Amino acid sequence: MAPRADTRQLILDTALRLFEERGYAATTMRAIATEAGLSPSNAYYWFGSKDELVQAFYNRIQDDHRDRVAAVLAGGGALTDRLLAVEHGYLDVITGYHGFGLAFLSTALGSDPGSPFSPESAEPREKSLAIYRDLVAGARPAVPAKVAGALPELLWLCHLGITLFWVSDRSPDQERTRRLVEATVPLLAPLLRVARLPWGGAAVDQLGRALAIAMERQP
Amino acid sequence: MAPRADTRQLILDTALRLFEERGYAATTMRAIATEAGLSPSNAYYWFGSKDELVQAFYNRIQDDHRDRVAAVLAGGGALTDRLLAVEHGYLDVITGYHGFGLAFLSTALGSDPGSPFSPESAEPREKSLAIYRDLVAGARPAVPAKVAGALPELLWLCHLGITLFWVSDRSPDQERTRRLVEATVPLLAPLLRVARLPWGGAAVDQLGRALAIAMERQP
DNA sequence: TTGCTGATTTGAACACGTTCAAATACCGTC
DNA sequence: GACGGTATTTGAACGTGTTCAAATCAGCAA
Repeated sequence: MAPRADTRQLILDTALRLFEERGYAATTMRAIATEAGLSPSNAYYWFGSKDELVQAFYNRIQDDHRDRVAAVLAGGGALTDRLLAVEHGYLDVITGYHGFGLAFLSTALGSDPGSPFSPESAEPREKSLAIYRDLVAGARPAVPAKVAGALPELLWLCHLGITLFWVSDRSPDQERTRRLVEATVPLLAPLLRVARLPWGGAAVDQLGRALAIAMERQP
Repeated sequence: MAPRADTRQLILDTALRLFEERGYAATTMRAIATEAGLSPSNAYYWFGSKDELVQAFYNRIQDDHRDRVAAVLAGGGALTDRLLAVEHGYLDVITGYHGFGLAFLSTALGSDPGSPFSPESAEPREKSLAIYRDLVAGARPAVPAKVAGALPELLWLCHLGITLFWVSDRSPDQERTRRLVEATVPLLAPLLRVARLPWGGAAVDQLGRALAIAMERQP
């Protein structure tokens, strides 16, 4: 009677719809199951926990983000322009999901099993990181090799910070986060300028060391 | 029979002890109440929610932090030395509470009612910010006025980042976070050096603008 | 058709955070 | 000492995420 193993996809779609409509906390597992015409325990057969649903959703957002900014990434152009477009594209994608930002963040960033640096979120994290690698690699004029190594990680961490800020941003349509992006991106220029200074190499090296520690794999 | 309004303190102490012993999620409100010799609903008379207990605890940590680094703040000395001491002091204080780091973070940083930028956490945030204001203000040689305005906020945001990292740090005794601190603090020197450059003023201004947006009060 | 095996689905239950109306304890006033 | 009002405490309940043993279903061998 019911379509066989499409059940998983059905649950996921229903969950995402209800999350958008009602927010995370207000969306009960029972509601998701009922709305999908199933029993609650069936949802637990396909997803180990409510959190796992969010995780699946977080994963999906990374894909949407890449799709949204694919043209920009392919286009070449100035680094700051690309960064600005990528961040605004991200904010475009996540608009509307602000309601369950906190759960979203916990998944993005670290409930016990879901740290951004831990194995469970390795997949979405790699997807997100890849965007920033492409962003740096495809910039014209090219980013100096010295900086190009560490820059994607730095930008990704800033991106994490922006996400963090967005979650707790209560301004209408999160326009404050938009302004923060606008004000933060230009800081990239002085950073690159420093790198070209005589003593800039040492500073960049130090930054690289810090980033290496931050991005180490968890045991 | 029991001294009446010491109840609140009793609940808080019991909660903190159990949080340390068992972690946040594993510590049930019923367990806290039972251990304190009370009924669960009594705990809800004194604290509106489990989260509020964490909030109270977070608040307490700020006091401990200040106590721990008071001597350093009073002592004068180089900015980077002071920053290093303050961060290590912080890590000393929070060691042992790593078990319920996530709940801790949600409170520090933004469940719906508890953003670090929202009214509810205004008190602990001000306490924490004050440490960084004193840190900058008391540094000898003095920090240039141009930078001294925005620097406390910048350092505080970095401090937030460190806390974030610490929460998801699974290395033994969070030694990775220690290393991250050691590697991050030296970045302060190049930053101050830039400020003294001919074009440094503009960069500092831009940084100030970004920080102003980040630290705006929520409506 | 009849069994058999494994993949799905379910209903009943558990422990949790939380709420609430009712009970109790306290304290100042008659 | 008895009374009345407020501060505190409680037991019973609700709805939640989640678990689990049992029921059902699908496909295939005899």
